[in-house]
Amino acid sequence: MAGEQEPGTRGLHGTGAVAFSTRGEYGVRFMVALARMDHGDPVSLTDIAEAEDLPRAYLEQIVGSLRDAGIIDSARGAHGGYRLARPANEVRMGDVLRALEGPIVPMTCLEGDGSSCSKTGSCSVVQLWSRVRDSVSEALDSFTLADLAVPGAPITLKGR
Amino acid sequence: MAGEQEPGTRGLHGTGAVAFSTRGEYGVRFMVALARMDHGDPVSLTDIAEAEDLPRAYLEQIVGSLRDAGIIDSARGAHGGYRLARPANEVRMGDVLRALEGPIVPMTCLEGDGSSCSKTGSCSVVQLWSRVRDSVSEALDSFTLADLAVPGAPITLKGR
DNA sequence: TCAAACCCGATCCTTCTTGTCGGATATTGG
DNA sequence: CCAATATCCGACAAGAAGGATCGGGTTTGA
Repeated sequence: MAGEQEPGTRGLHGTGAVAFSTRGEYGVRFMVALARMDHGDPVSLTDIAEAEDLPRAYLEQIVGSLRDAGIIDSARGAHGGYRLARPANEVRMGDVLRALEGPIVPMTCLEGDGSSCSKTGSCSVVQLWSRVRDSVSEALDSFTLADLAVPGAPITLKGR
Repeated sequence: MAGEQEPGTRGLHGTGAVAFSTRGEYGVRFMVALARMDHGDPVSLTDIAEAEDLPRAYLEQIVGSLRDAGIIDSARGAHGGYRLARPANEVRMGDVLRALEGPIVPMTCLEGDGSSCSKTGSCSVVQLWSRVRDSVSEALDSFTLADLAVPGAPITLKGR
């Protein structure tokens, strides 16, 4: 049984402007574990939480957003659990992280259609922020879940 | 006079795992304004805060880290203020953002020499995080302050 | 000496993160 | 039908981080 952890004692899991939270970390670890354990039958959250030593109840919340995003399927009731909705090599890590952490928006002026900033067009700084945003998306999308799920396998990179 | 703002009313300036805080935004706006106003004499913080409509006292804190990083020089006393330590085209935005927001470390396992994670080498997920880190650094460093300080000028991109 | 600046630490409020808890709902097997 | 096993879901709470304000200290030019 994983020992209980106190709330709010861990802080962010990175420093600076590019920091994934535990949602991102735990969610990715969940996905990798699921990809390894998924052999047809649903895998229960409890099994994965124990295997990865993650707080079960909290993980439940996190996994909800993966389900809502259509990345995994869930089966309720006895012998229920989770399954990959698609083969691991068709799951881009960008989709996983966006589901877990929300859209990648380094600065509010890039939100939605960009109308929140009145100076769009005359502001050269947005070029910087949008370049960062695109770079991160590309980096994340260059990995699939299959790249991470098979340990020791050479990382296959797409594009770039 | 810039109207005073109440503490904690603005929140983060982005969403998701890649979100610059106001330190990043205000600091960059400070640098761009300084680059435009710097004609030899030091420019006072008050002038820049008013021009950009930023909270003066808070900006003072932020600017301290730019000074400590050697990106700007300060002159105390009457007629004091700030100056660029180097020409604008030699100031990489990556240096500015790292000074403002701290080192770019998307996940704790990448901190320092990477010894904080015992599984280095066997863990395929670090590949993902370090790729993201490098992408962001490259994106930021492909801009110089001069690219942002001259409005309307075509953005000149290095590399990539 | 006086005023204009930078410098610096302490403090404070708000929001986000990281959980826990309790129960509702769905499903299967006996 | 019933009990066991899961997912689902909303409320709640402690702590950390973010976003400032404030008051005073120090430096310098006129």
